[in-house]
Amino acid sequence: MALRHAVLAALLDAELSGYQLAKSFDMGVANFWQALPQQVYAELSKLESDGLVAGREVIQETRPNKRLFKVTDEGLAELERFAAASAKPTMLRDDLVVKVQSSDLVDTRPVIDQLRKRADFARAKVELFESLLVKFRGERTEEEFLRDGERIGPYLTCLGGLVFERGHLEWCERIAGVLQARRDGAGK
Amino acid sequence: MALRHAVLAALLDAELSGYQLAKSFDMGVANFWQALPQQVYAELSKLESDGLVAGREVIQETRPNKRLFKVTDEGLAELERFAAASAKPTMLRDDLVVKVQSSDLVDTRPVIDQLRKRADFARAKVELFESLLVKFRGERTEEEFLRDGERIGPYLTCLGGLVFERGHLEWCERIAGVLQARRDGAGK
DNA sequence: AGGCCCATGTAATCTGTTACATGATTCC
DNA sequence: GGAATCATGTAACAGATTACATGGGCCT
Repeated sequence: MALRHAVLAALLDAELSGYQLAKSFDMGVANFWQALPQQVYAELSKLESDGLVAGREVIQETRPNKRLFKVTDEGLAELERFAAASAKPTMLRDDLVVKVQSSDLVDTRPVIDQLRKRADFARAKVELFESLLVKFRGERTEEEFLRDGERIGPYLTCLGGLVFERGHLEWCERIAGVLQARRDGAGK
Repeated sequence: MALRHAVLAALLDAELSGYQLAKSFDMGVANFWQALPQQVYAELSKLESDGLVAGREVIQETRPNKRLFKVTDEGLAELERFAAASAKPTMLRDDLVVKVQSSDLVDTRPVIDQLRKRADFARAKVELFESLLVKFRGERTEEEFLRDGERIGPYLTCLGGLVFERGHLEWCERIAGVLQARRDGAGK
C-alpha cells in the first residue's frame, strides 16, 4: 500500500491520464515517488475499482483516446487515513554504495567512473529542482510562499529532493576524489 | 542480484554468522544496506551453494551452534565483476514524503508528529555515524586516514550515511516548522 | 516468572522489474 | 524513411515484507 497513496497524491494537483502520471513517476519529476508505467496503469485500475479515483474517457481525433483520473471523496478519506498512520523509515538501497564499501579489494577505476556519472546526474537534478522551486513560488520569496501559498506540498517535497541530491552530489564528488587520489598515490 | 553483493561486501571485514549479519543489516549499522534476517539467511544459503562464501560450523556450549561465513576467491571475483558493471540510480520511496506532498488537503497534525519523530531518529543516526567515524580513523585525521588507511570502504559509506541523515534531519525540522507555522497562523 | 538475546529457518504474500505487445501521429 | 511521442496494457520473474516456528540460556 505505498504506490497507491503516491498516485492519489499526484492526482491532487490535476486530472491526469495514466500516461502522464507514468511519465512523471518514471522520470522522478514528481520527485516524491518513482514507478514504472506498468505499475501506474495497474494501480489506477485497482484504485478505480476500489472507488478511490474516478476516470473519464476523453475522445481525441489525432491521438489515441485517453482516460483522465481524479481523486474521489473516498480517495481523499483514504489519503487522510494514510497520513495519520505512522510511517517507518525506509532506507535507500544503492548498488553504488555497496561498490564503495568494497573499494579496497576491488578495481576502483570503474567505481570512480560511476561516481562521476552519478555526480553529473545529481547536478542536473539539483538544477532542475531549483528551477522548479522558482516556478512554484513565482514572484514571492520562499518565506512568503511557504506562509501564504495555498498549495505548498509539491514545493516541500521538491525541497526534500534538492537537499537529497545536493548531499548525494557532494558525497559522490568527494569519494571520487578520495579514490582517485589513492590511485595516483599508489601508482608511484 | 542486489542483496547478494551487499552480503559479500559485509563479509570482507570479518567472518560473521547469519545472525550477526542479519543484525547489522536490520539496524542499518552496516549503513550501506538494509535487509531482514530471513533474507540474509536465504541469501547466505544461495551464496554458499554457489561457492561465493564458505561457512564453517562453530560448536558452542552455552549458546546454539552457529555458522561463520567468509568470502571465497570466487566470491571476490564476483564482487569485482559487480563493481565494474554500471549501476542505475535507485530513488528512495518514503511514505512520509507522500504525506508531505498531500499536506495541503489533509490534517497536518499527525504529519508534523511523524516529521519530528523522524528528525529525532535522524539525529541519533548522525551521532552514531559521527562516533563510528572517530572509531574508524582512530588517532589519525580524516585526511591522513583517507590517504593512508588500509581499509577505508566502511568509512566512505559511513560518510555517505552521515551526509544523508544530516540532510534528512535538516529537511524534517524545516518542514515540521513550516507546517506548524501554518497551523498557528490559520488558527487565528 | 516473564522477557530478551542467541541462532536458524519456512511459507505466504506483496511490490517492483523486465520483457513483450500494439498502433497511429508528429518531428527531423 | 526512421525515431520519438501518445496511449494502454499482459505475463513472467525477482526482490522484499509479514507471519509463523523452535528452543535453550541469561537477566531482573
